[in-house]
Amino acid sequence: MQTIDPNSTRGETWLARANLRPTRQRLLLADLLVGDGRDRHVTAEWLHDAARRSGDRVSLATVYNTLRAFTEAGLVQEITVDGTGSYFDTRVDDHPHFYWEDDARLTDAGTQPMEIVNLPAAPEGMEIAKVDVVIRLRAKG
Amino acid sequence: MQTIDPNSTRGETWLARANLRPTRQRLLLADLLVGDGRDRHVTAEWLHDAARRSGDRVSLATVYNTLRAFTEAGLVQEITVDGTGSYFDTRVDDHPHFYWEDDARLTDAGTQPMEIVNLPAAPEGMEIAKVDVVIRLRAKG
DNA sequence: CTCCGTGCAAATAGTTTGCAACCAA
DNA sequence: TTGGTTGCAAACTATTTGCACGGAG
Repeated sequence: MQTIDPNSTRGETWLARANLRPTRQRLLLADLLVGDGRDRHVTAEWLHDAARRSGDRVSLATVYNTLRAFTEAGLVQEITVDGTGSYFDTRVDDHPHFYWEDDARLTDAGTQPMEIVNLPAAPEGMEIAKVDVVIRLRAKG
Repeated sequence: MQTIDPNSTRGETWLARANLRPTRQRLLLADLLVGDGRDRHVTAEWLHDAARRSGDRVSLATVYNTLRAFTEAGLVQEITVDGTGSYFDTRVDDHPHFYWEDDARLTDAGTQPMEIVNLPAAPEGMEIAKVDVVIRLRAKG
């Protein structure tokens, strides 16, 4: 019987699920992303800073490469909301987002499943890969 | 009574509506955008090439500056679909788009008005500025 | 005549890549 | 050992900006 270390297990399992080699850097980033089981929407920049804050050091290029690897493995999904920068979402199903224009933050929108009536049908020979819904918010007033 | 030149009037009117000074470059780009009255989804690159093809010459920087000016004047709306490059849509109301992943093309989706049931409500103190809906298409099979 | 608009080149922001050193299997 | 991974710097792409010239009002 082995003791479970709550600090690293979650990220480790997560990486294993995608057959990604558990290197020091990947474990660190994985734990920052899913260590507490909460969904996250991060930018490469944010994740790089978070790694630093945690004391460890990872190069920015590696953060990008790693996020790309996670995306290709289906562990996260990439969301682009305005030309400058992508967000990576640890929740990978198709769901709507809030984009807070004032502070350039992305969060999940609501909790209830959303439904689109009269969703345009895919043209002949095409199929719908995904429907991106981004609700842009601004301060009222 | 004045004769109406169908080759330039539409773009001219369009610029006038936004109080934008009708320079040679702006008239050219405006006509390429709305000259035939059809809605268009263009990239800066495409518009720059189109200008060239038409014989006239406009610098790429001016194309960018001009598209920015048109956007700020509300003549077009900017749509970002994946990190690389923006599209500018001559139709400015809030409507859904098809994004053809295989050839990186953006078009209007369907003709019927779309409706979203259970659209998440804006959080306290916030209001919904816009709802971006992009339906990603890929070849079936 | 006075500014706004334009062109060019250089700057910028975000992201990717080449290559040598490194490390998990 | 060996091929996948990392770090750094340089390359890249899309876009913006500084500045001198030019044209619209």
